[in-house]
Amino acid sequence: MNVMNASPRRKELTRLAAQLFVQEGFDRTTVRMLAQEMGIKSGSLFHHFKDKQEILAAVIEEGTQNALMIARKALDECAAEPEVRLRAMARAHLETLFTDRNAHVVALFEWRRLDPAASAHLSHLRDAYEALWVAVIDDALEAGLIHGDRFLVSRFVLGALNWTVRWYDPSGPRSPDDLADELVAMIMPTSA
Amino acid sequence: MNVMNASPRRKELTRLAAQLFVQEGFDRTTVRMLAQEMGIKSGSLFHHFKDKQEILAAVIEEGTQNALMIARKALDECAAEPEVRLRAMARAHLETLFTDRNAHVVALFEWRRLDPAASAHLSHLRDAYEALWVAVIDDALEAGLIHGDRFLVSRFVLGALNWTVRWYDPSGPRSPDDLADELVAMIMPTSA
DNA sequence: AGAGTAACCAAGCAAGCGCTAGTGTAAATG
DNA sequence: CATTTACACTAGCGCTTGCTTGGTTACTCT
Repeated sequence: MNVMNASPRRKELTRLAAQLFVQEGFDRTTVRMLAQEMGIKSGSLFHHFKDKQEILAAVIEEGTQNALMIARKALDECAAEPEVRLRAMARAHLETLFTDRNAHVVALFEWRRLDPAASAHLSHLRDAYEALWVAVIDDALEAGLIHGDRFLVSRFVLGALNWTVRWYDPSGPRSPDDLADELVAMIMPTSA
Repeated sequence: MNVMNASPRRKELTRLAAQLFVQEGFDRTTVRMLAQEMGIKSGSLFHHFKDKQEILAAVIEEGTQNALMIARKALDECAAEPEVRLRAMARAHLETLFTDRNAHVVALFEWRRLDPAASAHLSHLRDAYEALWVAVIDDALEAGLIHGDRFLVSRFVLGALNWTVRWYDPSGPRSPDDLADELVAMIMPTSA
């Protein structure tokens, strides 16, 4: 059963599961499909994960942990000016969104399939991440860089960024950093 | 079988289906659940719809048709200034998003469950709606109201608006019109 | 060499799935 | 009056689902 460990094998299986969940959706992905993709039989799957739910939780946890780490690192490494920090945060968001794309698409669109216990646990991680955003937005507001309600601005910005997974093609001419910079420019009158 | 008619009975059933699809997700909603919610037995369902897929298509078609009608009416009724039109479009978007909430949530998050034929047909409707947006954004850009790439701006704005279904509470203090105005203000430096 | 353990497999169960076939009935239509 | 149409029912087929069981292999550690 292997409760909640982080063996390298399990990590690899989680990565494959994320890919399938994105391709087919969580509900349409059967344990037999997962097993085949992993090169094992469906019964063997339950040696690594207690049940299908736990696979979903593992995928989302992995992605959210990574997002949190990358954002913290980005903020640590950049200057103190609110404008720089805002741009850094937007860049970090898109960076993690597209290097860890599968996990994040699952987190964004399959969250509701989590059972209440897993959802509660993972909500804390998610809240920690959003708190970083709100702090950066607050500083930008206070510095007069942007205007509006702190709550609304952060929701709008996060919405615009998250929605990119629906249309952005990383193989196109624009880099994720370009996208982040354009969004920040769009909401920042002074940089026009 | 009742191919593709629009009887009042079928319209009501479509409305109920939309609600269930939002609550449970399309895949988790069984034909037996749908039938029970409609007060009939599961076998009777297939008198109104050819199969489960057709119910999904009916829900999405209904919502998208409404959105298109409301947006066209809003643009017809308002002045010609780009700023007014931009605000009107944003307001119309949120109005339809929350009066017809169930259908739109399904359209946004269950689109991929459509079979290719239905998807192709409904894509045309959706493209017609997005064309309205791009035209309005183009005018606003040309008038110097906003700045940036036309493609990116419309994607960001639509993303921010669509994402509201994830956090906005219509019973709260803010009206959808407030939301629309705040978003437009956020991206329009001159109105600060 | 022997013990322990992680990883796997074949087989299958109980439940639930979308959907079909065939029938009954009341209202509209010729 | 006879027929059609719309809507609902019962019963169940054929299949897939998540998950369990009981056992085997391969590797590591003492």
